Amino acid sequence: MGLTKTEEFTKTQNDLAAFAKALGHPARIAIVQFLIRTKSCMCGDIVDELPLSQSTVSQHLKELKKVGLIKGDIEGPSVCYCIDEKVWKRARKAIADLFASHNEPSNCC
Amino acid sequence: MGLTKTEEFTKTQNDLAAFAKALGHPARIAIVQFLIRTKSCMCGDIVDELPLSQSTVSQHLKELKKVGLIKGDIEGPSVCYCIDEKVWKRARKAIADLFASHNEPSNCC
DNA sequence: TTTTTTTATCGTAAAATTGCGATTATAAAA
DNA sequence: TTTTATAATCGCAATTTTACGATAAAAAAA
Repeated sequence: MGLTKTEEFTKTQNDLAAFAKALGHPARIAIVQFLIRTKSCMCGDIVDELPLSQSTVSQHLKELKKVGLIKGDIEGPSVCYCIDEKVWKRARKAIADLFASHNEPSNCC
Repeated sequence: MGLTKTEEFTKTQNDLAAFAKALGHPARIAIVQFLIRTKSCMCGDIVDELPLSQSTVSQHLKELKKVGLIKGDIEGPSVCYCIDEKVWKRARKAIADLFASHNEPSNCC
């Protein structure tokens, strides 16, 4: 199949999974780290930073944009990418909540 | 290709991505939530809880086990699954650190 | 010992992911 | 207007993921 049964799960579960999936590739982690680290965030700078071709980087950017973690503003011929504060915070809380919900140590295993 | 260029990224980036990837599917989020919520954690209970076949659930469990987020103890004919405290905390910190590293709001876009 | 219960693995199919080069689109610059 | 620079998209190939039924494996129960 290769098709996730999205409709069988809750919105929370799907949202959480979508954020996690978007961060589930080293290149996308690297992109996000770079965007956090640098002031400028031109697409070209990201391409230079990563050991991947321009088209591949563009695809990774597209996936991060899809879940909203980053956004891109067109500036002349180039594009300025950066973290989307609002979504970033939402993702942060969603993931933090998941991890926080496990307080007490397991009573088995 | 379909092959991630793992060797081109840092261990931190690969580890983070591996944790995120493991949580990047609603079924695996549901599994983890179930393990947190319940006292018992028999594999069969998880299969009953999820809208997926036994073999598919087994595969998802395998992927969570692969990154260490959960572990399974054989108990007679069945298996008791639970969160692996140590790895869970490592993952929690790694992901929290990433999100925390973005303090100041972006100065562009 | 044979049966039953439980879980993992195998085989298969469809779809998604990863990656790249080539092309296209857009806007600034000449 | 033509050229240049930047980034997105297309087309392609290899691999991985998702999912399932069927089969194996392992241990308890009969």
